Amino acid sequence: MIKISFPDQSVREYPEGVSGLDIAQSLSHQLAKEVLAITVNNQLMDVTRPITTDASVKLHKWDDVEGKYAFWHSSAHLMAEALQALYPGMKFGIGPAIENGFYYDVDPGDGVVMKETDLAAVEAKMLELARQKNSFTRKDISKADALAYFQTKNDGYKLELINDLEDGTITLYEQGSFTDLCRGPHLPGTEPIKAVKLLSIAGAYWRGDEKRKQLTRIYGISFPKQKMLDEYLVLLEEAKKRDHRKIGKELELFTFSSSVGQGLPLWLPKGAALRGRLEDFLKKIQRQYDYEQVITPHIGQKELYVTSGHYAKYGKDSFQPINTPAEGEEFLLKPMNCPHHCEIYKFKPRSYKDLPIRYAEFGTVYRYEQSGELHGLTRVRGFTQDDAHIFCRPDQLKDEFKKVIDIVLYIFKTLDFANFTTQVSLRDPLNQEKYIGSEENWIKAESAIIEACEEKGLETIVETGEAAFYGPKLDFMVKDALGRKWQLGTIQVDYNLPERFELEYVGADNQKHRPVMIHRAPFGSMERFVAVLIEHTAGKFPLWLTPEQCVVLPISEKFNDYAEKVLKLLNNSDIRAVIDDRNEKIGKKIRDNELKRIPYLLIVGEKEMENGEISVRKQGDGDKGSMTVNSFVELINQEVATLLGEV
RNA sequence: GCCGUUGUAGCUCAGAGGUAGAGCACUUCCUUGGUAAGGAAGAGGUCAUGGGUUCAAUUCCCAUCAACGGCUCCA
Repeated sequence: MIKISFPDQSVREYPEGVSGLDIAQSLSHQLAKEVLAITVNNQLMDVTRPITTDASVKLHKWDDVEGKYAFWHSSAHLMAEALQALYPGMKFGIGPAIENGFYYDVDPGDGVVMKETDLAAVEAKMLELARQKNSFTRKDISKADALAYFQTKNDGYKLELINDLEDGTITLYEQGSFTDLCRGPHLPGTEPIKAVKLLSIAGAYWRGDEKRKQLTRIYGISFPKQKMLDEYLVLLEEAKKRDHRKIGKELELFTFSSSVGQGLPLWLPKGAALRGRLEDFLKKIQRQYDYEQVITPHIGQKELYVTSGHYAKYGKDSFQPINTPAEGEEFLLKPMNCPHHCEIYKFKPRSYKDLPIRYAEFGTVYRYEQSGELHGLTRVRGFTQDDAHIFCRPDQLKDEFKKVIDIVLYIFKTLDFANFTTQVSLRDPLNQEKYIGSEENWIKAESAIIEACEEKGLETIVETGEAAFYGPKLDFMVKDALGRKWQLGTIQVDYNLPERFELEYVGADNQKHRPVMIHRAPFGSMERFVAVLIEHTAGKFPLWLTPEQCVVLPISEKFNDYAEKVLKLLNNSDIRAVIDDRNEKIGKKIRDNELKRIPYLLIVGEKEMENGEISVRKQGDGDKGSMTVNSFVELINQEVATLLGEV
């Protein structure tokens, strides 16, 4: 007998070789039907695998990510089986479970192109195969046997994967007529897969390498119940309604024009006003932290970027240099603000007493992003960074870094961004030629970031190979409505540019020293930040940011004059108010202005005019009763102060 | 940049080898109303652009441009 302990600390005895399924069965019949995977001593396994020693276990049902993972991973294999049946000769790359569903990268063979319209047939085949209730069978074989097997199938992709594995036992999983190289775990069988939706088809480079063949990636999702799939699809539709591109159009915040150019956003008046308010908000914080605003031009001599290293790294894939009538003169549309700020630093000799110097600028930069990368406001070719560069002494570095973390966290908190991750982006030690600067400087820079994060108690994810070419960074990542991850705030430590620009200060020892630079942008870019803000709020912006805080709605044309008077009073009190004096009934005006997401609707009719009041209706919250304009102004000011944490 | 999809009125979308339609928005008129859609009339489109096939193309084919879903990239 072996001892099996459970998450609730209870311990039970089972015969040696008992499986997760047996254990589930011993606990309850229902559990046995629902269990999808098992963790045995921290290792995720098939529920059918025998357990041979004392172990602590956790059984996973659909509610656990581990359960879903096994379910979707098995679904990927099921899809492969269906594809194999429908497309003889198809080769298979990799097919993992992902956060929402699964995919498989396949090679349908030369000249065979899979289209979106082919997916329905694959779905049908999957369900047909699932109903055969085949089991997933695990097989341990030697590497040589595995190679021999996939040799017979002539699947070069699997052969490559196996060749990269260490020598020893290799596991295959088989269900129905499909056998795959796989670590597992899988469901006991295909039967629980009751609902399948193949969502999209896309090209994906083999092993993520754009120099290698592009395979066909099919994304799908599956569920144990049709109803769950239906609900998921509704949820997807709902998420699409939050898309900033859609809301940006509806609320007249921004647009694009192919006449102006791809990826070059045009901010409409309301969007520009909202963005301006965000900028003012940050400027105010920066004043408190002793930043100084600077302004630099949109272009700079090419040499400036040769010096910084940007030209060597990005020059040939960028907007090309601007030539002038003068022979040999070349300017670059600036892709970065830092070189300009370095030149400001060099304007005069600096003393150690002057540091840190913090130069901030809402600097508009231009980068020729690949056309396929452009995406609404989140990835554009012309955008404004809420940039600043801190020039400090090495002994000030960590403190300065921590202060920037404070700024970013304050901004995220004020704007109610709760779901962000903090990522420490380090260089890839195996790929050193991507970076400039000395080993010593990189070690100093990376440890400064890691220590600052530790001292701030930030829970960070470390990603190697994600550093900028001149230094490591701390990135604040946020997801959009459809779960795509975007980098917003970023803080970077840089020993390299000060060297390249020969920045100096005179120390207490009367010797020349080199400052350290921190590059930082709490929003990242105004464009991307506003995009994510739109998706997070679904366009219902906080009162202090929203383009129009209230709208005055006269009940009929008889009250238009009074409404105008109210409007003037509000505007005089710095409340952003508009009037809707269209010849429409009040119900219509309420509906239209609710859809425009205006926070307060102010209804005025005979009653209000007599009492010198307004009836206040809060967006999404109905009638709040009537009050004087002065009390309403007070209410708004109070609410804004609360949102900004000023009370 | 690569793979796939899409492109019809300001917006959301129908449609078909014989040169266009709806709803909303817009304009005018009627209505003057009390908390999420009052009524009527009108105006609005080289059917993304350029070629080709055809008696005839917005519809079929090719190319280009742009948008969308991914991959790669992201200073």
